[in-house]
Amino acid sequence: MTDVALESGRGGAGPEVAAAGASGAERGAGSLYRKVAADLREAITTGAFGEAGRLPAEGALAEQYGVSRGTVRQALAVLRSDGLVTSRRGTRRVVLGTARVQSFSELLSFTRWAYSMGEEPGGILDSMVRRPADAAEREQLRLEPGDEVYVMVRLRTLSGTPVMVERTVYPPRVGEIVAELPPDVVSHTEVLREHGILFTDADHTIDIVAANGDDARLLGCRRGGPLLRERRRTTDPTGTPVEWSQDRYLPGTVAFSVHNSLATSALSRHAREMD
Amino acid sequence: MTDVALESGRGGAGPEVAAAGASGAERGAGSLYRKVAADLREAITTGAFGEAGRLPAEGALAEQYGVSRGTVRQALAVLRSDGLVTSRRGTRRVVLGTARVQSFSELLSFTRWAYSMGEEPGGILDSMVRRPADAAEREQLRLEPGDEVYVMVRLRTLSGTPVMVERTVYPPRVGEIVAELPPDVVSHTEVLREHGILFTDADHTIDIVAANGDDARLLGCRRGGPLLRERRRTTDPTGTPVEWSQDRYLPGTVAFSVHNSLATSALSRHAREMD
DNA sequence: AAGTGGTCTAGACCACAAA
DNA sequence: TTGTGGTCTAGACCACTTG
Repeated sequence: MTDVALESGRGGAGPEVAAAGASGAERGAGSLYRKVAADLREAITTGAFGEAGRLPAEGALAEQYGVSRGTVRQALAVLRSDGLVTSRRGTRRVVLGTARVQSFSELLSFTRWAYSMGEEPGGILDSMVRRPADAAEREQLRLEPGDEVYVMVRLRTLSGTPVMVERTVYPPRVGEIVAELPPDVVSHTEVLREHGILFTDADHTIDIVAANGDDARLLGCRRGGPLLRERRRTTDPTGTPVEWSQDRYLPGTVAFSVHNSLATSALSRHAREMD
Repeated sequence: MTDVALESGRGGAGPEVAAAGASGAERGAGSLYRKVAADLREAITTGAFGEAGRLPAEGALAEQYGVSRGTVRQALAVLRSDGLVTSRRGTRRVVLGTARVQSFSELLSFTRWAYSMGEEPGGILDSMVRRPADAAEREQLRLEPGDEVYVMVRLRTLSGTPVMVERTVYPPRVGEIVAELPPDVVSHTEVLREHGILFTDADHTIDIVAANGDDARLLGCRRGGPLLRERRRTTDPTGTPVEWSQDRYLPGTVAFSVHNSLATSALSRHAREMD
């Protein structure tokens, strides 16, 4: 944890963004409370407060960072929603865990998720077609009758091993971009972000489904065998749907993890381990 | 939506709790922002703002309820985390959906979940034993070597149909209470709450598992057949584990649903439908 | 009794969207 | 240009926990 106050400061959200971190992104992009949150997160995962230790009081943190208590509370709310710390009236906050998934982007991007585990992501395009949207697709993507969609099917691999079949339906605006991509582009999410298409909200549904012929062929499993299915509808900041996707994982390759509390919750996807 | 300002008000959190609602609980228990949130939630689900309509500005709501803008924002943050409304700089908030799971308690209680769907929950006790905790259980429940646990296995039914096998490990403090219960008590969660044992935080992990002999016998499925597994560790406000549970659902009976955004997310469990 | 987080207020400036 | 949500401040009182 930096021992001194953060640079800049001062009322309002100054434009002095300060992209401190060298490599990746984040690092409290923009707002003050994000910077404080990023700094505290690092301090916690570094073990600066101990495994099940206590955080300094809100007031102390406020003074330390040279910000108001409100800003500190905003930062702590982020950490709380990630399941990193508790919060209870009358007592200092307690460190719950020193390691946990945090980056929201990992949730929506297979590629990022793979990298975060130290695996090499791969994508083998099976098909990409443009056709009229059916009723369900119109419903999910809020399209009008007659509108078309782009449907893409890809086999996803982790370090060369087949893991998941991805079947994604894009509205025209997004699909046009994806269809132009070379087949060897692994992360569509990254490309779309560069085109100004943002992923900010998602609804996920997780259940079991039987493998169909395509699934069996691509994944090399038995037809009718069980797969873990995640269906996901992603929207941009406007609330406009940008993707309606169905991912089917081989059993044993993935588990979905959720932390929730009375106030907040955070979802993460991680490789199977625990038991 | 109530047209007038809420009663009481005034700085600080007055003790005038006002348990407005007649039957259930909630109804903005305690704090002002919860009351505002509860009121707005009702207005939204009633359709007062239209299906994909817009909410009044924060300032307008503040004046309408006679509270500060900060309090209104706190209330709106709750609705946002439930996926009811969007939030984007520069524009009024948009209503995302008029119906969605909201009650946190439904997540942790099979019984409540069943009722919310209009089904009759059932529980058939298979076994309840007390024995020394193994290493994994000690880890999950933060017990010391030599400590004992209570292990309960129950078949859960919806309107008489077998749906799920529940295998729950309790620490002594909690297990002693559960072990005393008559075998026909359906909702252990409710009973524990009356004993002052609160469920406030939970970590969930969802994956696929093969049915073992017990699962097959209780659920009437094929041994080795696929089951949707949810593992869950629940803690009280202190961060102390109160339950370590493993639920195994028959395929097709349940799906897990998550809404998340850059800021917050909410988990819900619901019967299979959609698609 | 002292310390800590929970809640609330009043006012301010900024970034972004839409007219 | 105007309105809206995002962020920040400074101060206040309260409820709960702990010594």
